Amino acid sequence: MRKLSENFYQRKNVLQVAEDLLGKILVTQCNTIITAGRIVECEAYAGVSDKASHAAGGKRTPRNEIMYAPGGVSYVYLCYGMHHLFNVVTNKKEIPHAVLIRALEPMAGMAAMVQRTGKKETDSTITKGPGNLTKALGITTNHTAISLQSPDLYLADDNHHYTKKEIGVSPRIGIDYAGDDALLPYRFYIKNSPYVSGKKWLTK
DNA sequence: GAGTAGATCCTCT
DNA sequence: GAGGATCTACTCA
Repeated sequence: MRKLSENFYQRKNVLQVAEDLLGKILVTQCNTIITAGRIVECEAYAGVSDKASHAAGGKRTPRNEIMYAPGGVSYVYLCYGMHHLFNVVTNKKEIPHAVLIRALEPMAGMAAMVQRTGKKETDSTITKGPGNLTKALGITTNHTAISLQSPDLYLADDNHHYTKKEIGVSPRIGIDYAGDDALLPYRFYIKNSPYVSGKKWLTK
Protein backbone atom coordinates (compact mmCIF):
# COMPACT_ATOMS: atom_id res chain seq x y z
CA MET A 1 0.00 0.00 0.00
CA ARG A 2 1.49 3.35 -0.98
CA LYS A 3 0.43 6.96 -0.60
CA LEU A 4 -0.86 8.69 -3.70
CA SER A 5 1.76 11.09 -5.05
CA GLU A 6 1.27 14.77 -5.78
CA ASN A 7 1.32 13.91 -9.46
CA PHE A 8 -1.91 11.99 -8.97
CA TYR A 9 -3.69 15.05 -7.59
CA GLN A 10 -2.17 17.63 -9.89
CA ARG A 11 -3.50 16.21 -13.12
CA LYS A 12 -5.59 18.65 -15.15
CA ASN A 13 -8.76 16.63 -15.50
CA VAL A 14 -10.57 16.76 -12.16
CA LEU A 15 -13.18 14.32 -13.46
CA GLN A 16 -10.47 11.77 -14.14
CA VAL A 17 -9.00 12.29 -10.67
CA ALA A 18 -12.43 11.86 -9.10
CA GLU A 19 -13.06 8.64 -10.98
CA ASP A 20 -9.59 7.34 -10.10
CA LEU A 21 -10.19 8.06 -6.42
CA LEU A 22 -12.85 5.36 -6.33
CA GLY A 23 -11.29 2.30 -4.71
CA LYS A 24 -8.51 4.30 -3.08
CA ILE A 25 -8.14 4.28 0.69
CA LEU A 26 -8.59 7.28 2.96
CA VAL A 27 -6.56 6.99 6.15
CA THR A 28 -6.63 9.21 9.22
CA GLN A 29 -4.61 8.97 12.36
CA CYS A 30 -5.27 11.00 15.45
CA ASN A 31 -3.99 10.19 18.91
CA THR A 32 -2.47 6.95 17.57
CA ILE A 33 -5.92 5.72 16.51
CA ILE A 34 -5.96 4.77 12.85
CA THR A 35 -9.18 4.70 10.88
CA ALA A 36 -9.41 3.92 7.18
CA GLY A 37 -11.95 3.27 4.47
CA ARG A 38 -12.15 2.64 0.75
CA ILE A 39 -13.69 5.47 -1.27
CA VAL A 40 -16.92 4.39 -2.95
CA GLU A 41 -18.43 7.76 -3.81
CA CYS A 42 -17.10 11.21 -4.69
CA GLU A 43 -17.94 14.34 -6.66
CA ALA A 44 -15.83 16.66 -8.78
CA TYR A 45 -15.95 20.44 -8.42
CA ALA A 46 -14.46 22.11 -11.45
CA GLY A 47 -13.32 25.46 -10.16
CA VAL A 48 -14.25 28.86 -11.52
CA SER A 49 -16.59 27.65 -14.25
CA ASP A 50 -18.61 25.48 -11.87
CA LYS A 51 -21.40 27.32 -10.10
CA ALA A 52 -21.63 24.60 -7.46
CA SER A 53 -18.04 25.14 -6.40
CA HIS A 54 -17.04 27.47 -3.61
CA ALA A 55 -14.63 28.98 -6.12
CA ALA A 56 -17.33 29.67 -8.72
CA GLY A 57 -16.55 32.65 -10.88
CA GLY A 58 -13.10 32.98 -9.37
CA LYS A 59 -14.47 33.79 -5.96
CA ARG A 60 -11.70 33.87 -3.43
CA THR A 61 -12.21 34.08 0.32
CA PRO A 62 -10.17 33.14 3.37
CA ARG A 63 -12.20 29.93 3.59
CA ASN A 64 -11.65 28.64 0.06
CA GLU A 65 -8.15 30.05 -0.40
CA ILE A 66 -6.73 26.55 0.00
CA MET A 67 -8.50 25.47 -3.18
CA TYR A 68 -6.06 27.65 -5.12
CA ALA A 69 -3.09 25.75 -3.72
CA PRO A 70 -1.36 23.02 -5.75
CA GLY A 71 -3.22 19.69 -5.71
CA GLY A 72 -2.62 17.25 -2.90
CA VAL A 73 -3.91 19.12 0.13
CA SER A 74 -7.12 18.80 2.08
CA TYR A 75 -10.02 21.25 2.20
CA VAL A 76 -12.40 20.71 5.09
CA TYR A 77 -15.23 23.04 5.95
CA LEU A 78 -18.34 23.13 8.06
CA CYS A 79 -21.72 22.91 6.37
CA TYR A 80 -25.16 23.55 7.86
CA GLY A 81 -23.48 24.32 11.14
CA MET A 82 -22.89 20.69 12.00
CA HIS A 83 -21.32 18.66 9.22
CA HIS A 84 -17.67 18.70 8.23
CA LEU A 85 -17.11 17.97 4.54
CA PHE A 86 -13.80 16.60 3.29
CA ASN A 87 -12.39 17.60 -0.09
CA VAL A 88 -9.19 16.84 -1.93
CA VAL A 89 -7.69 19.79 -3.78
CA THR A 90 -6.55 18.91 -7.30
CA ASN A 91 -4.83 20.47 -10.31
CA LYS A 92 -2.09 23.10 -10.30
CA LYS A 93 -1.61 26.20 -8.20
CA GLU A 94 -4.23 28.92 -8.89
CA ILE A 95 -6.67 26.40 -10.38
CA PRO A 96 -9.29 25.74 -7.67
CA HIS A 97 -10.44 22.26 -8.55
CA ALA A 98 -11.48 19.80 -5.84
CA VAL A 99 -13.06 16.43 -5.25
CA LEU A 100 -15.58 15.94 -2.46
CA ILE A 101 -15.36 12.54 -0.80
CA ARG A 102 -18.92 11.45 -0.09
CA ALA A 103 -18.78 7.87 1.13
CA LEU A 104 -16.40 5.16 2.30
CA GLU A 105 -16.44 1.47 2.92
CA PRO A 106 -14.91 1.02 6.42
CA MET A 107 -11.68 -0.97 6.50
CA ALA A 108 -9.90 -0.23 9.79
CA GLY A 109 -10.66 1.32 13.15
CA MET A 110 -14.34 0.40 13.21
CA ALA A 111 -14.42 0.53 17.00
CA ALA A 112 -13.23 4.15 16.94
CA MET A 113 -15.79 5.00 14.26
CA VAL A 114 -18.59 3.57 16.33
CA GLN A 115 -17.42 5.52 19.34
CA ARG A 116 -17.10 8.82 17.43
CA THR A 117 -20.47 8.56 15.79
CA GLY A 118 -22.25 7.40 18.92
CA LYS A 119 -23.68 4.37 17.18
CA LYS A 120 -24.09 1.02 18.87
CA GLU A 121 -22.40 -1.00 16.13
CA THR A 122 -20.91 -0.75 12.66
CA ASP A 123 -23.60 -0.59 10.02
CA SER A 124 -23.85 0.62 6.44
CA THR A 125 -24.69 4.17 7.52
CA ILE A 126 -21.55 4.80 9.53
CA THR A 127 -19.53 6.24 6.63
CA LYS A 128 -22.41 6.83 4.20
CA GLY A 129 -22.59 10.50 3.21
CA PRO A 130 -20.02 13.28 3.50
CA GLY A 131 -21.13 14.41 6.95
CA ASN A 132 -21.03 10.92 8.37
CA LEU A 133 -17.67 9.86 7.02
CA THR A 134 -15.83 12.85 8.44
CA LYS A 135 -17.40 12.19 11.80
CA ALA A 136 -16.43 8.51 11.69
CA LEU A 137 -12.84 9.30 10.71
CA GLY A 138 -12.50 12.18 13.15
CA ILE A 139 -11.97 14.78 10.42
CA THR A 140 -12.72 18.36 11.45
CA THR A 141 -11.90 21.83 10.17
CA ASN A 142 -8.60 21.43 12.03
CA HIS A 143 -7.60 19.16 9.16
CA THR A 144 -8.10 21.75 6.45
CA ALA A 145 -5.09 22.97 4.44
CA ILE A 146 -2.81 20.11 5.42
CA SER A 147 -0.82 18.02 2.97
CA LEU A 148 -2.11 14.60 2.00
CA GLN A 149 1.44 13.34 2.40
CA SER A 150 1.14 13.88 6.14
CA PRO A 151 0.97 10.80 8.40
CA ASP A 152 -2.25 12.05 10.02
CA LEU A 153 -4.33 12.24 6.87
CA TYR A 154 -3.59 10.72 3.50
CA LEU A 155 -4.90 8.66 0.61
CA ALA A 156 -3.38 5.35 -0.39
CA ASP A 157 -3.54 2.83 -3.19
CA ASP A 158 -3.55 -0.91 -2.55
CA ASN A 159 -3.97 -1.83 -6.21
CA HIS A 160 -7.65 -2.48 -5.85
CA HIS A 161 -9.41 -1.52 -9.06
CA TYR A 162 -13.05 -1.29 -9.88
CA THR A 163 -14.10 -2.07 -13.40
CA LYS A 164 -16.00 0.37 -15.60
CA LYS A 165 -19.07 -1.77 -15.11
CA GLU A 166 -19.00 -1.24 -11.36
CA ILE A 167 -18.68 2.54 -11.59
CA GLY A 168 -21.78 4.67 -11.90
CA VAL A 169 -22.03 8.34 -12.92
CA SER A 170 -24.78 10.79 -12.01
CA PRO A 171 -25.52 14.44 -11.28
CA ARG A 172 -24.26 15.74 -7.96
CA ILE A 173 -26.33 15.82 -4.81
CA GLY A 174 -27.56 18.71 -2.72
CA ILE A 175 -26.55 21.58 -4.97
CA ASP A 176 -29.86 22.66 -6.46
CA TYR A 177 -28.84 26.28 -6.01
CA ALA A 178 -26.23 25.86 -8.79
CA GLY A 179 -28.77 26.04 -11.63
CA ASP A 180 -27.76 24.21 -14.80
CA ASP A 181 -24.48 23.08 -13.28
CA ALA A 182 -26.42 20.98 -10.78
CA LEU A 183 -27.19 18.66 -13.68
CA LEU A 184 -23.59 17.97 -14.65
CA PRO A 185 -22.63 14.27 -14.34
CA TYR A 186 -19.80 14.93 -11.91
CA ARG A 187 -20.66 12.32 -9.29
CA PHE A 188 -18.92 8.94 -9.35
CA TYR A 189 -19.91 5.97 -7.24
CA ILE A 190 -19.65 2.22 -6.94
CA LYS A 191 -22.86 0.55 -8.02
CA ASN A 192 -24.34 -1.84 -5.48
CA SER A 193 -22.20 -0.56 -2.62
CA PRO A 194 -24.35 -0.32 0.51
CA TYR A 195 -22.22 2.63 1.66
CA VAL A 196 -23.12 4.94 -1.21
CA SER A 197 -25.33 7.81 -0.10
CA GLY A 198 -28.36 9.29 -1.80
CA LYS A 199 -30.04 5.97 -2.33
CA LYS A 200 -31.90 3.73 0.00
CA TRP A 201 -30.14 0.54 -1.03
CA LEU A 202 -30.34 -1.09 2.34
CA THR A 203 -30.73 0.97 5.41
CA LYS A 204 -31.57 -1.85 7.74
C1' DG B 1 -42.26 4.05 1.97
C1' DA B 2 -42.27 9.03 0.96
C1' DG B 3 -42.12 13.68 2.16
C1' DT B 4 -40.94 17.43 5.38
C1' DA B 5 -39.02 20.00 9.08
C1' DG B 6 -35.61 20.95 12.49
C1' DA B 7 -30.98 21.08 14.23
C1' DT B 8 -27.17 24.63 14.50
C1' DC B 9 -23.07 27.82 13.43
C1' DC B 10 -19.53 29.51 10.47
C1' DT B 11 -18.82 32.43 6.55
C1' DC B 12 -19.66 36.01 3.42
C1' DT B 13 -22.47 40.22 2.05
C1' DG C 1 -28.40 38.85 8.75
C1' DA C 2 -28.98 35.12 5.52
C1' DG C 3 -27.97 30.80 3.93
C1' DG C 4 -25.48 26.47 3.10
C1' DA C 5 -21.57 20.48 -1.30
C1' DT C 6 -26.36 17.38 5.30
C1' DC C 7 -28.58 14.05 8.30
C1' DT C 8 -32.13 12.28 11.09
C1' DA C 9 -36.51 11.71 12.97
C1' DC C 10 -41.02 12.19 12.61
C1' DT C 11 -45.48 12.42 10.27
C1' DC C 12 -48.77 10.67 7.12
C1' DA C 13 -50.51 7.30 4.06
